Amino acid sequence: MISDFNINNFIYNFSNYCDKTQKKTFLKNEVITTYIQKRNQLCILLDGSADLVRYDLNGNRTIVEHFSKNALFGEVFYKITTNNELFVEAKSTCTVLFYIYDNIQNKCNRSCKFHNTLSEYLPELILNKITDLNTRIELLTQRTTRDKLLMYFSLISTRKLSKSFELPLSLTDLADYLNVDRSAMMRELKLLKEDKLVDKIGNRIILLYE
Amino acid sequence: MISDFNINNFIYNFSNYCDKTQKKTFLKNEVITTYIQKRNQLCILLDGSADLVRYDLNGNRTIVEHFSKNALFGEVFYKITTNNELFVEAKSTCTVLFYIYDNIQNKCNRSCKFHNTLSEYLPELILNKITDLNTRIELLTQRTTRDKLLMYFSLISTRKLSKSFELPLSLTDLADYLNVDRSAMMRELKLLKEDKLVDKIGNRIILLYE
DNA sequence: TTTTTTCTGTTGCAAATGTCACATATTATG
DNA sequence: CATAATATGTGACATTTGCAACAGAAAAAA
Repeated sequence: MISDFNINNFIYNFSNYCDKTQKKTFLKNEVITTYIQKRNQLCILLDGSADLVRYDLNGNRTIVEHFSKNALFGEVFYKITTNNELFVEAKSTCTVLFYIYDNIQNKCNRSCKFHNTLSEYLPELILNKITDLNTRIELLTQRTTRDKLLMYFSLISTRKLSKSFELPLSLTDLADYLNVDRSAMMRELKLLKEDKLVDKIGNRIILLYE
Repeated sequence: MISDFNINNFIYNFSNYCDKTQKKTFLKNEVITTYIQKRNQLCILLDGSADLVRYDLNGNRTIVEHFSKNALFGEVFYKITTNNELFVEAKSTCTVLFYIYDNIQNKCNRSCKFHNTLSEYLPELILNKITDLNTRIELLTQRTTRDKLLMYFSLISTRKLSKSFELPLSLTDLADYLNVDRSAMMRELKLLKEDKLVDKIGNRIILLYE
């Protein structure tokens, strides 16, 4: 298993040594990239958090993915064209490494240490990404708003090793993430409280079952 | 880009040469694997088609993923534990390569040609998998049953390069895949026909717009 | 600080979706 | 072939969810 420290350390030290990569910083709400062009771009979020967001024709906003430290994103993962326009928006100050993905085997001209190390770490990062995507699909395939909320809470609870935790998203964003209407989600949240399954104090959720 | 011919050729020729892999054949409806144990198993579907299926406590069936030739699956992609039991079920006769994933860098004892070639092809297969997962998320985040159907049809249409195509899934399976009730989906399909957006003759869908 | 903007919480109502029940068609299977 | 099992198609009804509108709280900006 690769520790966060190692991978970040490596990228911060070596990213400037390779002429095929670019490191850039973004402020909150800035657009980091879009998935319109096809540049085979692969991005690594070195620091901060960001969302992959879609706005449909009716103005509905969906958080397609939520990225935190060490997440991979970029249109290299979106070969199939849909009609939707996708934006990656910084949720806080972000540092992003941009990289043109051709093939892990394709090193840059002067086969640098950066690429060797990236090749070494990338599989682990990719595996994490796939795990995240699968988790997201599990969440979206829950049939009801209640099930989505309970599963989301359960995931955070497991991650934080506690039945009590702060929500990492605003309730507005959570609704966009679970792909439900915000007010409908609020209503369900109230019912969960009434049923004594969940308590909510400000931004903190407490799971009351088991 | 790697052709299907190459990768299959390679695997059929070399898979028996490595003591860390196993090739096995399954008949329709047989369970290929479950995601309960954690053996770090990575599977490649060499031939046939299969579904990753979940049954929830209410008996609802969801097709979490649909796999066809060269798809990757296995619990190595499901590190995060949910309460759901997941099964991979053969939809037709399947040939599957089982492989214990430790690290692409970890070769087998007698660093065989199989592992070298697998390391070479795996990134492309993984990228395809991520693209599939992202497409699935796009589909699931459509707000209405109508939008899900239209997007699904549009994807198949693009893949087949035609506005007219046979559905690759039964309608029952399609409903499970789109995560909607079957009869509700049938109703929406009828409305789509009434609105002259789609025609349906038996198993064949014809898109009537644009 | 004050003002503005965004977020939270709530409701009635409309629309979409799920549930159930059933008839018919199609596909497996002995 | 006959029979069973599964899939398709439809409708009435219940439930869930989305929509719109608003008030108050909290956070951000001036």
